[in-house]
Amino acid sequence: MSEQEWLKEIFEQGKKDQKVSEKQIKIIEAAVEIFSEKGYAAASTSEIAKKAGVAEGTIFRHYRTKKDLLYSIITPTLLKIVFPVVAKTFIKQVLVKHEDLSFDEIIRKMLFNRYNFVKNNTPLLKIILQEIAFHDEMKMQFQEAFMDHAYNKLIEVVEYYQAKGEIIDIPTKSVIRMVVTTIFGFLIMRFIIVPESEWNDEEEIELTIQFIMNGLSKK
Amino acid sequence: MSEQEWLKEIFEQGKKDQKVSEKQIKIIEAAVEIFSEKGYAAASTSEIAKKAGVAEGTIFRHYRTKKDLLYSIITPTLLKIVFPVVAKTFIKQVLVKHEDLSFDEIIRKMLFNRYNFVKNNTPLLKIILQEIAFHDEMKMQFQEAFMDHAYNKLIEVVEYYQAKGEIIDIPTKSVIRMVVTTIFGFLIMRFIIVPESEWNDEEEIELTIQFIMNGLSKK
Amino acid sequence: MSEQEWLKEIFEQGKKDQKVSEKQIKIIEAAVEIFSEKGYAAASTSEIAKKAGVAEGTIFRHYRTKKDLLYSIITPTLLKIVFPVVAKTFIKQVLVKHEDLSFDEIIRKMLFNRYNFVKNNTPLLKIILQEIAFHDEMKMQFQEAFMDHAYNKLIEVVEYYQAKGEIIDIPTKSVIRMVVTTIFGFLIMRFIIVPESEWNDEEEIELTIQFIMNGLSKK
Amino acid sequence: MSEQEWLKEIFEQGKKDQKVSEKQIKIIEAAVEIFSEKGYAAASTSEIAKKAGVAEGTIFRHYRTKKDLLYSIITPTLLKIVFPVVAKTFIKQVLVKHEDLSFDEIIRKMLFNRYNFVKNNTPLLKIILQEIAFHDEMKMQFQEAFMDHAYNKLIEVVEYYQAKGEIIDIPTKSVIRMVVTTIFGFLIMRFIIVPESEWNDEEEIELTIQFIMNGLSKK
DNA sequence: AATGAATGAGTATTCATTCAT
DNA sequence: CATGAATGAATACTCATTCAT
Repeated sequence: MSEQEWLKEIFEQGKKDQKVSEKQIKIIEAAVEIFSEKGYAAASTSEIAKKAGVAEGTIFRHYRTKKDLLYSIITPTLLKIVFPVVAKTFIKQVLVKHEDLSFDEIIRKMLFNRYNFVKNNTPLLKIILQEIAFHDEMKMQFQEAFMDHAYNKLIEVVEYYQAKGEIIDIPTKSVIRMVVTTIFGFLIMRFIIVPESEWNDEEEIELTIQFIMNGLSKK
Repeated sequence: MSEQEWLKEIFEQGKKDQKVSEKQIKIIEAAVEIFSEKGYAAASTSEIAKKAGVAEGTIFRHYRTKKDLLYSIITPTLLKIVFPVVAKTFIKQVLVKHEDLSFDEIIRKMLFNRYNFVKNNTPLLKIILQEIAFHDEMKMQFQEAFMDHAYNKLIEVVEYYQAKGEIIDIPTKSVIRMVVTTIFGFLIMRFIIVPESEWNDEEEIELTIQFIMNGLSKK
Repeated sequence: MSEQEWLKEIFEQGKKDQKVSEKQIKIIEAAVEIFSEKGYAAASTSEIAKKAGVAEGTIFRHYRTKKDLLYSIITPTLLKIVFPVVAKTFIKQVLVKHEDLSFDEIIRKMLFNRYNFVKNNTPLLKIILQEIAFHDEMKMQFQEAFMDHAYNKLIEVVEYYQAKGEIIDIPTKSVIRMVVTTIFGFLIMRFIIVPESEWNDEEEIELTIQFIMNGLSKK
Repeated sequence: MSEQEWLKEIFEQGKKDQKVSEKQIKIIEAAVEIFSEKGYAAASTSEIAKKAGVAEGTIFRHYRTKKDLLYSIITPTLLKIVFPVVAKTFIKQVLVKHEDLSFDEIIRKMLFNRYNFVKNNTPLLKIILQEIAFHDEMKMQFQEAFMDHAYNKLIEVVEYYQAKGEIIDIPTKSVIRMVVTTIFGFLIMRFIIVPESEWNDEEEIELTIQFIMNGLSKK
């Protein structure tokens, strides 16, 4: 799937009748690139227009304001960061169907899933990481998404494994904090802070899983 | 030590003859506050001047450009983030004097030290975290500082404990990555991402140390 | 006669073969409303299009420019302001047929006639009053219309009554100025400046006639 | 008194400590000229700046918005239109001191006073006449000023002369309407609508007074 | 040293108009 | 005929920076 098709898919979500035109894609591609390079505030609509190969007015035909453009880029992504569609699958596997996934299999699945997501969406992620600090509405959208779609389910999962005795009996939310910061700490280092360094991804992933498992398993 | 004196100390470093005037302190205080609230690009010098209680022109008498003002705030902090002055102390204790500090005592010291640092410098840290992504010069300054003052020493320390058999035999830099992301992951969550939530700091610190130790210790 | 039909009649004048379509009427209705509310310069064609329920481009299919749209609205009205069709009738009655209309009957007829005209065309009048100051072409059209169709005839009429001794012997054009400003002064107050106040129209009209008659009659 | 000094005097009113700078005067002069020529909406700040010989930014240093500039021009004039300072004088003469001014002397004074005012402030008046229709706040300011400073006093005066039997016994406010429209009708014709025509001002003023007096006096 | 008026390039946004469908 | 996406020039306004006082 080409990058164009990929972006198209993401941004057409939820407005399936409203076609996203060729030019709109170009605008979004340009905006993503420039926003992630210089930040929202320092990006100028004229530069975006030039890079997208459209007239400046064209941007405002599709997005009422510069902020609208930002949100149209970010909103559909916010949900996706928070937790994978796949999540549903293994939530079911674990909690409903009681299939015997061990905790490290869960961690491995999550890590791989997020690894791929971050790898494919690095610029979008950079934008969110940068801008979430300055746009309260965005922060709230994110928190809501996290609470509704991830946090509660993570708690169930962790408690399940704590009950089974696979992981240590410390406050559930501390467990979650540690898992989440370790995973995203790795991914942010890997793709955002020092992407230019050489990474042996397979090894680092395995080490990260091991680190989490040792950190949390009983004895 | 009042906050004014604290800032004075930080920003006088390295230019001990150049007095930092009352007004300059006011400007820096205002700049730190506004930069951390809205980001460098979205902050206006006129707003900073107003908050500092000086005329617009006065800022430019002390700092040639807006960017100079940013760097004058950030540069002296960059070093301090990277690693504690204290480091020298325990590097000596560990590597030179061969005092018998265990690895978890090291981790505990580091964590407490960084905890206090981040707690006392949250706004400065926020600025750096935000702006480092957009200013290459700043990124390089940081990397240099990290390499020169922290990384090599951390390697020595980690290798020392790996040799002693206290921690597992995985690539040294992976150990460092995991320690660093876990510690800063905690601190960033604690002070920047969800500072408004209630934190039982003592407990979380202990859990974090435990997590790192379990994650890295042999067996 | 519905308002639609009324507008249709006005704007079809002079181009009897060119049908005025349903959409064109809608456009004109919308334009009249918006021009009179916010003025020509502050009205946007896109707002007019939206209110008319047509596409933005449709306006420009019928009117080459925004200014064309303005003139197409105003030109047919300019003549009608200046003097009533009815005028021909009483010019004939007075000057040609020498029927014995007294001067106050003339004034009364004019006043009633203009009263009805202004009442039925307030928004159009507002537009003209506003825009005539800024569009020289329009001003000239108006002056020409006034000179050709009203002024000369008014002079004849006034001189006729001066000769008959019904009105005082001051410069004819001063008489005209006073009659005209008194009548339009009343109508503009009544319909444009303070239309929201309660008006006893019959009484005010009679008083106005009386005022003019006393002001101009001999002794 | 040069025009510069005249404008200075008007616009410094009420903020006597705040000096009005040379540049500010230039800006106001340019704004008055351009607003009156093309109307507020069609006037561009860049054109005003160019005509004033200042940078565009300079306008906004003195007036936060274009609308502020408009109001700073208009507000001090609104009061002055409504009624002359002199008014106080003859109100006293007539109502308090019972000096024996006849009604036509009152009318003559008013007319001369307003004649001079309009003559000296034609462009400002044009602006107000044009813009009052589109800016509700301005309309309200004007109505308030009129009600507070003119209307009630005019009623007293007119009732005084009606009681004395000098003018006819029709509703007081109709008298006022007729006087006001006749006077301003004349002045607007004279200075705004056809200023280019040759006017014998003395004669027209006398005729206008005569017209009003005949129109209103008993028999 | 400090001020703050002045600058002018730059910003997001609007709008009349064009044109391919 | 009608549409509405696209244009690009123009708009009000902001801002870092300069400089005379």
